[in-house]
Amino acid sequence: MVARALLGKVLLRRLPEGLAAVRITEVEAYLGVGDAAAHTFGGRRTARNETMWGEAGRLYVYFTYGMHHCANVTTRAPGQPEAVLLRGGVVVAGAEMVRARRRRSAGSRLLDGPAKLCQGLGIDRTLDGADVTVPGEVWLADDGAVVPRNRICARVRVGVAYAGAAAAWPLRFVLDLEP
DNA sequence: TCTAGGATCGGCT
DNA sequence: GCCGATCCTAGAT
Repeated sequence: MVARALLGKVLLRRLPEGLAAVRITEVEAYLGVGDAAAHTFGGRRTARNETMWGEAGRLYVYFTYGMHHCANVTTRAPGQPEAVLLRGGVVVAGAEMVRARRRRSAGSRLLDGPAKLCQGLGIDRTLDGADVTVPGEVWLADDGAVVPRNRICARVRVGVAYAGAAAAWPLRFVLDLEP
């Protein structure tokens, strides 16, 4: 599954102040038209989620709760609107920049939620549709870090209680970095 | 055009 | 641990 493969990868972001890098430690999979928790459930296709329906390896950024952005990476061919929500990570480079953008809270809670990730890296709707497979404004890289399978935990997704049975699917993957 | 609700966060008890 | 903020989006009228 692509969601597991994304754990341990490094998300790079080119900011006016410099380059920031985050190792991804928490993701959630959204399985397209058959997933009641996904924006594309039942084949919904709108201006907002158009990116979901396109090429794999693109950034899908959406706005929610009136104040938060969340970032996904699409994983399938056009016509298969599946994506992985980036829920959290740890800063591996450019920590000063990220902390400056997340002034209110810091420490281990710097990037422990999808909206915080976007805020810390300056990701918003202008980056929707960006190609993350090649270096640019924002992209994904593999620095060769080994991710032991026994450090990956599958959990129930968060914040999708409205989705009925789909809410109980174990599609949230957490990389346990603690000893 | 109108209205309801949300893939959340942070402050307060 | 619980609750309120806040505004965009989508579906209904």
